[in-house]
Amino acid sequence: MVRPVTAGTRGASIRDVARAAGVSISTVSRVVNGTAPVAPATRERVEAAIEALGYRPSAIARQLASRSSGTVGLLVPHLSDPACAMVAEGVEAAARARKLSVILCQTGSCGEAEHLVRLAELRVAGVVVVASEPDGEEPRDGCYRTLAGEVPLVLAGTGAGAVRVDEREAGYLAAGHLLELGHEKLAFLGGSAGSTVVRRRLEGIERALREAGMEYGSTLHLPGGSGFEDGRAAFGRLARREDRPTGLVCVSDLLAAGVLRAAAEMDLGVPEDLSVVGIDDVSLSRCFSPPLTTVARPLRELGRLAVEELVALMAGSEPGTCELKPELVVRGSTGPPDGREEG
Amino acid sequence: MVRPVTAGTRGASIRDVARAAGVSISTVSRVVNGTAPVAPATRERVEAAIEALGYRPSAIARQLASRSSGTVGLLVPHLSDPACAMVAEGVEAAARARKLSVILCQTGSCGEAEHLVRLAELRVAGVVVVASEPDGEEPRDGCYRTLAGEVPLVLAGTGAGAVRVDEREAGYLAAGHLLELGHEKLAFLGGSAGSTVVRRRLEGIERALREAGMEYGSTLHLPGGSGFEDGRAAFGRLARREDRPTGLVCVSDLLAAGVLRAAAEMDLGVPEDLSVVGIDDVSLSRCFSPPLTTVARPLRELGRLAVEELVALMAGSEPGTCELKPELVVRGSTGPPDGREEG
DNA sequence: CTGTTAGCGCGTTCAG
DNA sequence: CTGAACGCGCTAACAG
Repeated sequence: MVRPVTAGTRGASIRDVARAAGVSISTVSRVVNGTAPVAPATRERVEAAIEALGYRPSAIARQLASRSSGTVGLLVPHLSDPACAMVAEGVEAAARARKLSVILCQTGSCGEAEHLVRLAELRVAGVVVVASEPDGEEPRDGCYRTLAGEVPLVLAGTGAGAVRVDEREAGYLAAGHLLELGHEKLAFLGGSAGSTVVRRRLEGIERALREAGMEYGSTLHLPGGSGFEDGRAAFGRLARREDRPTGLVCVSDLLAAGVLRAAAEMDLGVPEDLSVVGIDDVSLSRCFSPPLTTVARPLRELGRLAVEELVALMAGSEPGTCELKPELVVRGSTGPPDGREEG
Repeated sequence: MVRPVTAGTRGASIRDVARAAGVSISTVSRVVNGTAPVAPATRERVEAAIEALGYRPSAIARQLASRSSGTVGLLVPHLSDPACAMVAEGVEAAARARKLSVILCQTGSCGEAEHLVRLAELRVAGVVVVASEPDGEEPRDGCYRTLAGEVPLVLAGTGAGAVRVDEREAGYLAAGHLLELGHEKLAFLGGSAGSTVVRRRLEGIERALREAGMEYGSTLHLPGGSGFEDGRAAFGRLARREDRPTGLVCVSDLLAAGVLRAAAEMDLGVPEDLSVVGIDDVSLSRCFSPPLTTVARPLRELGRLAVEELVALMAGSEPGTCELKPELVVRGSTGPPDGREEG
């Protein structure tokens, strides 16, 4: 068995290759990087030497000499949150396509400050910050303070981010769908009342209401978290009301799952007695019973675009903004309010 | 607005600090690293200079000079797979605790070879490879060939990995639970027939059968994938059989979700007509209807231990192995075969 | 087309 | 306790 070498016995360096090929190190550098033309014969000798010695250029030395690390930082709350994981997936894929390496940092269980310091020392070319969905608000002063003016940074996913989802549209789509089915009383469940994302979703809902000629300006909002238990709790509170809405828009799919469960526990049929629509379209929402109708947020794409924006920033562009359109995905958790179409 | 500097106007270097403090760079190095005693007075001057100049040591230069990058590579199939994401979460957390940075690489949609090359050039101190659950088999020759003898590498999650779950126990727990409830006909759904993980789970199931005094040696196994649709398909095939088993062990929670759906579509009640147990306990399995009984694999812990093993390897230890115990999590998808305890 | 010469920013001896 | 000097592995002008 080959013992892994920890250090010292490191592989061949550019100098070894140069010596073996009988050329100077610059020539080796040139054939490796294609920086300048090299005579076919010389190139072959060099390539042979590289092959023979198993030479692998040191990215570290490269970074030092060229003062540019081909790496970016990725700050994400928790990978265990499916929505975050999705964005991260998009970021990694896009970065790879751009030949950038990504350094993964989870900020959920620690101050992001320490990560930021490390990233700064690593001289990352840029940073993508994924906001904790759907709460994350405010331009993350912490980030800006530490890195602003040092490194391009793009905030993704939050209402204030450079790359975000059109949250008004998300609310509009969800409410529009419910209204079209005939629901007249709607409610929005979960999310912190003050957050930009929630505010925009409510605006979208009210626009739908207005367009449908319904009363508006006071959509019922039961604020709270965005998890499964928050959904159960929210529905518990809702169910007690005399004028229980029949069309529910949830701040996230996870919360919607909690609502589904609570409804089942109270023997309320979905969608016969109650229609529920989530927001996100995480991969498991089709696994719920009934499969969840939801407004899909293009999370992977969001990650991809965050990298594109970052690359633009690194190239010197002025900061821009882009807003992705969400899409309605109709599955089984929504139907007419009286269950008239029940099979 | 502060314009991000792309390069050139880089922050202060150790030399700038030395000059500002009126000392030599070695002294600065010493106060920064605590490498050797420094006179209190000098130290203060240096620290003041550091603060004043906003000096941030270059990890890159440090890595080059000390020939050791404090980074590890993390190879994971897809972050969108909740199980992988969970392992990744553990890896990042453990690495952070060890002051290691992790470079994220998704191998699902590309050859891992290119990632490995990049990681080798980056001179990572080690690599954690997360097997694609639950298929990933074989010691990943690709990895070994590229990195063996160059960098410590630990395989996590697969049957052959250095850090893995006791899959026999997983099968045993699932089957034991079903048997205890009174089921007599069991089946195992999904997973490739040849994989070590699946083989071990089947062994565990048969041990449970044996201990219960049942016939064994021929547990029905319907191989296939491990996704939601695979679950629907598998159950479709199963339902056609005259002697349909009433106790189903699924290769993954996702597949179990598919089984749940298929059963619902055929108007079979779970757990009255059919008991289903998954494996993994991804966070959303409690959101299914009924909530899924499952064998939890300590995935986050798996990631953590993979890093510990890696650190040991980096320190020169001989390769070791550790096997984590899974745990049964009883929820609502299992019950007596005749539904006698139905509420 | 090719070799020489400077650094990149820092750790690390080795003399004071 | 401190400073000078060398080198990590490579890129980037410059001269040929």
